[in-house]
Amino acid sequence: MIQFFNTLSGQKEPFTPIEPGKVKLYTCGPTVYDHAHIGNFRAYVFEDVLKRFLRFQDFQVTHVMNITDVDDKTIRGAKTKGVPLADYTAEYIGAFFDDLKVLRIEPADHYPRATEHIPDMVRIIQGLLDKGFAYRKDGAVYFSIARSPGYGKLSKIDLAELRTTERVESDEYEKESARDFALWKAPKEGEPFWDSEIGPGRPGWHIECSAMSAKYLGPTFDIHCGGVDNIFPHHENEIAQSEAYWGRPFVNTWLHCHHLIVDGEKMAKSKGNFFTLRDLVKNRQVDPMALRYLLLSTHYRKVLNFTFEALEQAQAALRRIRDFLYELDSRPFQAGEVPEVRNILTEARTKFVEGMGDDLNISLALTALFEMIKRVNVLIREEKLRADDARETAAFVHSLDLVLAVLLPQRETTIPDELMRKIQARELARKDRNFKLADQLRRELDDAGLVLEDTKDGVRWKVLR
RNA sequence: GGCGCGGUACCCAAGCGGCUAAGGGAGAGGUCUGCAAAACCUCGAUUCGUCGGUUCGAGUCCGACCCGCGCCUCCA
Repeated sequence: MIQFFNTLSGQKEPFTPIEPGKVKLYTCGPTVYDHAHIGNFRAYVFEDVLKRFLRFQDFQVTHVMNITDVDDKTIRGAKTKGVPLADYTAEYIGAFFDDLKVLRIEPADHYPRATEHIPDMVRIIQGLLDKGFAYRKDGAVYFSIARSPGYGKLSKIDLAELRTTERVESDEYEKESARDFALWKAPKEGEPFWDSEIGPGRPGWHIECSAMSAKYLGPTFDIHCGGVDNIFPHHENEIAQSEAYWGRPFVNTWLHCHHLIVDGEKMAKSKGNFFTLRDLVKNRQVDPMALRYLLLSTHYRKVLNFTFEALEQAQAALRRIRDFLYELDSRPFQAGEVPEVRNILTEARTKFVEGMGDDLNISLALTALFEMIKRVNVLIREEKLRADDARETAAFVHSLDLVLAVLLPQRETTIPDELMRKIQARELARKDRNFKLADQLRRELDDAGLVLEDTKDGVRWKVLR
């Protein structure tokens, strides 16, 4: 059984997709005005693990992630740079896809862009006007919260209790109610706009997701993800619009990922603790897989405190898994198998699936993996593990990696002749008990990224980079 | 002010009424080794923010309090 904590109900509930065996998933994507930061990627990695786990459980997942390529920030950015909006956003869209690959985040099935779905949004806005859920004001169209009885059900916000900020108050004169939000914004001088039957202008942010999710997933779908900060107002507004327009439930399960903070503080450019993936990988030589491990190793509903110490610990945990695979791969095991291994793997798999199935309890899932590693390592130590066991165990680890995606793809094992000769030279030196030369050669190989290990079955090596 | 999250060993982090409080990292000692690496073994919280309460029994439920953080405005 799989259960998720549904923000809408405020509790864990068994997950049952609308259509058996199929999951329709929508996740809020980037606004492409800048490079995505590690906080963004925390959410995307969480969503990736969710998707991979659903697939692991044999669900067929249709995943849609929107790309917001028109909003205040992208418009401002393009203007500042003096380039057309599309040129400006193209750079960041490209960077975004590059980053996804670096973190081994599987591509969505659809990446609809706001600018390419204006007619879909206009249709809904027109419908909301027709049905009386929206009204026009000074060339813009607003959604009337007063006519949406369920408003607040996701965020548990009581509108009467809301603190009115200066910004909201200042807008009040042009709306019927301070909390009404724009579906369609009137054109402004020097800003891009689209002509449509509801007049010239550009879409509000919220309508984008309502229109594009419905287009690719239908008016009601299974799971909608995003960061906690999106609960209000973004997702609340999506629900209001979509349910008003379609007259049926919008989303069954809402999953929200908590924030990432850095050294105990909110990440902010002004604090100097703001990191993009590119910073870390290029300027700090961070292993993207260690970052991915760190991002996924804290439960998605808990605040993740990013520190470089935590990153090192993630790297160490990862090294333990990789070293284990290396052991399985590089030892000369006797042919055959022992029955014990099959049990160990079955137990680990069960525990892994149970953990992940319980609202993605990643800690339990990782424990299952590490306990298995420990038990098999003992068998190796006792020289009980056989060749078939080793093969099966390695295959098992790789199967879990279908969900975790933290192991490198199979690495090139051939090494340059020059290094090969050094390894042999060192072996000769060791035979002659010339340890000084042997250690010197080891250091040289280490500098070249090769770690040598002397075993009773001879020398072996790991490629570190 | 409203809504919400969290405080478990040096660090990260499970456990949410009952076996000796998972797992990872770091640390100490040991086995193996020319040395090292990896692996293995041993050690490490009488204790789960504080104070009360419920219970035969509580990190685990209830109440109060203290501390940290997030959202309420574009934001993953």
